[in-house]
Amino acid sequence: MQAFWDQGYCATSMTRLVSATKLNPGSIYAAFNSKEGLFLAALDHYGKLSTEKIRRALGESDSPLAGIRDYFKSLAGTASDSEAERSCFLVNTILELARHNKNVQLRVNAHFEAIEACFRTALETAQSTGELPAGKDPAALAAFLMSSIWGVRVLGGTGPAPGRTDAVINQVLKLLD
Amino acid sequence: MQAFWDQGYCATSMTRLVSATKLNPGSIYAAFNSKEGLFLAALDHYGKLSTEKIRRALGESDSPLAGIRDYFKSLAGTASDSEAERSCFLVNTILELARHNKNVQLRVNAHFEAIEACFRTALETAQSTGELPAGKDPAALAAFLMSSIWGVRVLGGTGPAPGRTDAVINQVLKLLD
DNA sequence: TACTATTTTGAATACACATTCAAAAACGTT
DNA sequence: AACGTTTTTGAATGTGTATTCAAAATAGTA
Repeated sequence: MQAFWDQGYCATSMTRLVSATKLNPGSIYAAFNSKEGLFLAALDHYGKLSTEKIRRALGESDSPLAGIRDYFKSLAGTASDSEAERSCFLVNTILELARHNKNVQLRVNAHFEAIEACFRTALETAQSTGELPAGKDPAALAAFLMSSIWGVRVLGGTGPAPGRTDAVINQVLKLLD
Repeated sequence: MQAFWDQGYCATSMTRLVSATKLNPGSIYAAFNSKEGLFLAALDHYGKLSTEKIRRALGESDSPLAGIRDYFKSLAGTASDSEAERSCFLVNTILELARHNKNVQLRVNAHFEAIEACFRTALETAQSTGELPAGKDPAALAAFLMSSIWGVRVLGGTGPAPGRTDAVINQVLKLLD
């Protein structure tokens, strides 16, 4: 997962995967059938970790909206360390492979949908308690938040100046008021 | 440019570039030195086309803010054609190569900066004429708009349901009121 | 312990890749 | 037309690629 996440599907050679997994070629093929099989397994693993991380972050805060705000602020905080510089494995994959591999697109979309559902649920709860104004559309806002995460991930790839990511995220969060 | 845009740097073989350019390998190497040289030339070509397109779109509308709105609405309109499904060559490149090739990152950033400057100028003009409220921060909004474009490009890669891209863009544009 | 089933090993395979280069063609100048 | 320069040609080169497989090691069972 780390190797594919770092370099992408195409740029990660079997030789690299052999040393990353400490498995011999034959064992990899016995377990995953092909390089693509290993990639899909890595992708699903990442998707599950990622969804779980967001679900946990949203649940740990004082209120649904505070959870969302905290999660986005944490995105800015890590925007310059190595993990964020690697962007998001799912986003990288959508842009590298989805157009030419519908199987990959479906899998990535499934993980995105799971994450979006977390946000949508949080927004709906926030609206029912009056924390989110009644006029707002939770589904549209959730879609917007996903798009904003993707945008911030790309921003991370540009090696942004300090404060730049925070400035963008502040704008995003204004729409929750 | 089309070949690299469509497949990315790594997945585009020299064989493919030979047939795409109708040049022989030797001629390509005589003109561009390497596969990377041709890629950088294609990237710069795309960046210039892209910046010019946005500059023109912003200039053609009735007011600066209307220009921005029109541009974003055109993003949604083309979100399902083949051109938008290919996302943006600059965004694809940032995620595929920028982390491992600072030269590429610098070039892509230069094009992004040129585009962002167009938006920033339009927003400043809008503020001076009172079209944009005085309390808004043109620089922060321009950075947010860039991030939003990137998010919408990734959204395009997911093969979104009809109306989904419009819903996201409507949220984005609310921040200009 | 003895025997079968599973897993691991790592060298071998066939192919695709980026790149080179000597020879041929085209061009520009007089 | 003749000649030096530049460009084009496309087969050849060596390296790296994903994948396979027979043989060896290990695990599971009785």
